Amino acid sequence: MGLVLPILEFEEKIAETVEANPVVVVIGETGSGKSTQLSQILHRRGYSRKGIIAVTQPRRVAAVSVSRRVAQELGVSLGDEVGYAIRFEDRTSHKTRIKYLTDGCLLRECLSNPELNQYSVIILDEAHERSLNTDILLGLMKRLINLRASDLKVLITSATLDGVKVSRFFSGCPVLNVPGTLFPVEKLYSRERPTNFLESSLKTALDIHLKEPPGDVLIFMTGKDDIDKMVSMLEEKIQNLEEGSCLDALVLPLHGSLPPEMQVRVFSQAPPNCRRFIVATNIAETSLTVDGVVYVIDSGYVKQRQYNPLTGMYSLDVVQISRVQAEQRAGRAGRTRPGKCYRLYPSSIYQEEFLDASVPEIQRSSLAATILHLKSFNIQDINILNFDFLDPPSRESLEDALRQLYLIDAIDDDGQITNMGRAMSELPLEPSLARTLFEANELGCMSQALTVVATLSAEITLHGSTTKKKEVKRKRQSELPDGSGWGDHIQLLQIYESWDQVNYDPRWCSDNDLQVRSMMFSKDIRKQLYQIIQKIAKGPMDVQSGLKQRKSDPDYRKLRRSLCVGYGNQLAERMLHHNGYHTIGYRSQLVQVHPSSVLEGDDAGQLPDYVVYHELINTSRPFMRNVCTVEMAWVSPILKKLEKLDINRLSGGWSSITKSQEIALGNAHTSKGEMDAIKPDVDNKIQTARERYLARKGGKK
DNA sequence: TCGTCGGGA
Repeated sequence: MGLVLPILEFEEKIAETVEANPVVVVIGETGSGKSTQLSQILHRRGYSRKGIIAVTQPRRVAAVSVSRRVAQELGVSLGDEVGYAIRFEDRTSHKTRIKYLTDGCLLRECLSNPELNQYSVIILDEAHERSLNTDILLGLMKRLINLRASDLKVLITSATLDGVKVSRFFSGCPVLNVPGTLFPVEKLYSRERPTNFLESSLKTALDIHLKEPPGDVLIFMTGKDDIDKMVSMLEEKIQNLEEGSCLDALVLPLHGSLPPEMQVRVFSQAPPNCRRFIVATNIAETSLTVDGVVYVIDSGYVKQRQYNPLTGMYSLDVVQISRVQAEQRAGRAGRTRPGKCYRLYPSSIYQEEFLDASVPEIQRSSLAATILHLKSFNIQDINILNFDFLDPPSRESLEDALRQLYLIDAIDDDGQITNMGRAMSELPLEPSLARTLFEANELGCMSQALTVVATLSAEITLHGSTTKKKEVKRKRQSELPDGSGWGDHIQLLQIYESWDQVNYDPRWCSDNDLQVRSMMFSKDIRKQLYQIIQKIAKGPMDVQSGLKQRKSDPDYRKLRRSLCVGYGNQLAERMLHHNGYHTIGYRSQLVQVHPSSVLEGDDAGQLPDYVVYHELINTSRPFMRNVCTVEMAWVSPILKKLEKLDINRLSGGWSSITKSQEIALGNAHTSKGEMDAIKPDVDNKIQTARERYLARKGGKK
């Protein structure tokens, strides 16, 4: 390759800095070559002689493609000196000196070897994306560099706006800047907030088409619905344009739930004399790179999932993007030549309202799995409430996680990890699903439980209503099983069993409106879980009996009982005179069964007294999604445990908390004011952005 | 009567 990557001009400087410091932050702009070159530079300097050089990536495809590229540049076969490891696939060997892996994979490796002794260098790439896994790794690295001060080097790559913060986290470690190869992108702001950004986007797109020279247009939307609307509006407007007055046009949607063959359409070149409009979610921000884009239209919004630890509920909100995100979007216009980014908001809003970086995932997620993972390291110097996060989660969130783990026996009254908890942490599953599996092992319904857990984990979605009530329009829907009235978990089991009966025929999936991709994924997960559990289960397991429904258990009693134990932290009780429920737990919530559920009432239409739910989601109202009927007798022991729960004991005393943790918890006297001032402000910002969006959407109708 | 952005083990 004739092109000299910018980063190679800095090779000497990088090598010197790494030699003199345990941690180095590298700010590498797009096209700097950081992902492929940093590892090779350190390899050349001999760091791979003492151990393996690990490079983490937030996404599987990136780990595979970047390692392939590096192997090619070094002239070796992939899997020899250069390899990769992702879930379901390990292409490394005893020869491997440079290893690319997903951050989730490296985190798994920490379970068996918390000090990661096989590695001499760990490079956390794309740390500015602040994925949950990257954030945990950042905390672990801070601890590791003290433990392995003499033989470990850590490099962290980040974005311009976040580099100083990461450096401060690592006691002011050096920050190196490596320029990228992006072309300049002119940013054009709107004079005022759009009253309707769908129409503003449409108008801007047409303006570009009529007035600007050739080049594809990338339009960022918040979701599938908006994308579909935008695509049809744009197609209609373009059809009405006078023939020959401008270029031809091709409008392509792009989002995650699109089947793969539709997604790859954006990678083929535009036909001659034709401009492409790609209408995309934030999948086009980082995950997929579309070549040929010269114009970007940025509404300034993104859809984000957040978890509220006080209610245990998720919501999917439209929120304002951060400045880091806005820059990332704009950068998509400058990959092949100078471009333009049309921001549908005034620059004052960008300057004054946008956050520097998005609220990190660790502050938007349920932390039960994370806390269990950290507790399983069983290292004396890790007190979980002491754990040093770059952005610490709230006290409420940590307490919520502890309560959940306690109710499903993963930790004891004093917050210590139990043998059960240790076993659970071995499984790549949410804690409740892991707990379900171990209970199923005891009760003898492991095969069924594996299926339920795998299908839930793969997030199989049944689109279209599968309720058999009323006249069903498409008759093939009636062929899908309905859970026999017990609920959605049982339905998932039955669906998978039906698929098994036709030898996993992909056509069966598409005939029944099931995504082939996610069904295959659940099959892979099931197999992997089986292998792991076979290693750790002590007694004999009930998995040999295959997938056939067990005639001895026609009411799925064992399976439902296992689910009740596993979901001990996700129980609900029906109210006396109607079909509403209240959740059982720390703070009870009024909720309803999601209308898409197949759960059935009795002859009088009365729903079951007790159910477990997979998830609480607050959309138009608070709903339980994926519910399963359970019995009061199974619920009672959990209620007793709930009475006994003492959060002060679970959190093991707060006396030794660190300064930064105190600030996060908001109970440090000196910092309380500061905390109160900062955190609610962030929350308000999200709320106002969401409200504005909703008001605007509603106003349009 | 409901509709789901994007990643990952």
